Amino acid sequence: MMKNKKVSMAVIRRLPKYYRYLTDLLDNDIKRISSQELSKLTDFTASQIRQDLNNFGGFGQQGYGYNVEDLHKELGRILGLDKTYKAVLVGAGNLGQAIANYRGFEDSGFKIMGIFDKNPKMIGIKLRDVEIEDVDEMSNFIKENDIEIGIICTPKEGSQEIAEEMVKNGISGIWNFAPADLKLPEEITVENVHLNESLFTLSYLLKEND
Amino acid sequence: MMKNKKVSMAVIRRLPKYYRYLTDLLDNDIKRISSQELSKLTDFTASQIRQDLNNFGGFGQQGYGYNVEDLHKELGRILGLDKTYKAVLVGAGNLGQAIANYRGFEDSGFKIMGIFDKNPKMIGIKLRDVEIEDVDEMSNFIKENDIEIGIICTPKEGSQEIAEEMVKNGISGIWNFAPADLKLPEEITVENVHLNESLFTLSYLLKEND
DNA sequence: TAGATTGTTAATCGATTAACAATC
DNA sequence: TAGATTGTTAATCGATTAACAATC
Repeated sequence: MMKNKKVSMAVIRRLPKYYRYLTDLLDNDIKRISSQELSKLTDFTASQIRQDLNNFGGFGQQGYGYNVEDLHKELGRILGLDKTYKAVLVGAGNLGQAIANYRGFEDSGFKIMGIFDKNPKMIGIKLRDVEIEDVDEMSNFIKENDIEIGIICTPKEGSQEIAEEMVKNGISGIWNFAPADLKLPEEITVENVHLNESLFTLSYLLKEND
Repeated sequence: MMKNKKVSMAVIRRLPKYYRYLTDLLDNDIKRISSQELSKLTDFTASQIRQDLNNFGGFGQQGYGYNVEDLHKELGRILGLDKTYKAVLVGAGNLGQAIANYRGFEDSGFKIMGIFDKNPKMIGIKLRDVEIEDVDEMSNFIKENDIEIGIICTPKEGSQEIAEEMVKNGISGIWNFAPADLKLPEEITVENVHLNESLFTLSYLLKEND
């Protein structure tokens, strides 16, 4: 399913923020919002907001603005939040456990079906009803359960091999918390969360603002 | 200390990646590297790499390239990794514990001096030698220990108030994991890690690559 | 109808890439 | 010296902002 014109990454990364504020508005029973009001909330310009949304369709109405409920639903669809994804998580250390235990992700449609670790001491421990298994079991599990997303919470050592193993067994998207750049076929979607890089950026900016 | 020309955010966000690869090269005893070789590693163009680095100085040498050790050191200085920062962390839930337990941050010069939570059950528990205290103790702790960085790992509810409390007591930078945009004076540096937004982006891209 | 606000085109701004003289 | 590669200027590309006709 190829879209007419490719939407730029800059636009895509703003969508979740729109969605977040629209969820807030919906929770507060606000029925409509103009690009100008949304601009105040998000700190994006009204012009940019209208441009962004028009990549996907004309969701507004002249003289009125946007219907909050409709736009929220549309953005949810655009972001793929109306679907459910099955995931496995590898690396049940501090961060892996935190991710596995976080209820919010399941609410958004991401269900962690399996958790794997190579440390024998971790095997058998349950995190939210899912028992940690040996990482050697991962490949079979992915195949048998048609898993689409892999979450990598291992150290950088071994992360590339884990990712390749995931891809070999049919995974199409990876949420990577390991501080490494995975080299994978380009049809595989990789979203990195590099906490170290985020912290270093904070460090740079601190120095600059002195 | 105002730099001549303001370095763009796009450049700043690439610096940690340069630093990461230079650390690898250093570990592998590689003495020099050209912008072209660095381009292969980082997937940035050689031209962009040279432009980026020249925001901060002429670290290279014509006909030779860059000395790995020198450039690594310079980038560390630019990123402020030669300093030590004192931090407090608020919200010792799953994610907060993971951050507090992660050794890597201390190695980079970020020391978590205090951990706070509002849940009475958590108080007194130790995470890597730091005892969790009641969040009411936070303000005094920040003042008395000259804390510079606040790490917010609370739910979005209350995150704004915590941040304001931190700022009131002298904190100048915030690493924010709460899914909210903190409204703070502009001299305060805020670096967000919005895991939900990252996951939503992955979700969008998955759909697109089908 | 008059007022408001969108959708969209055009103008501007900024970031990336290309090119090459300088120089090690 | 000849070859390599930087630092930097100029050209290109893409993203943001401004403006306004369309229209609810």
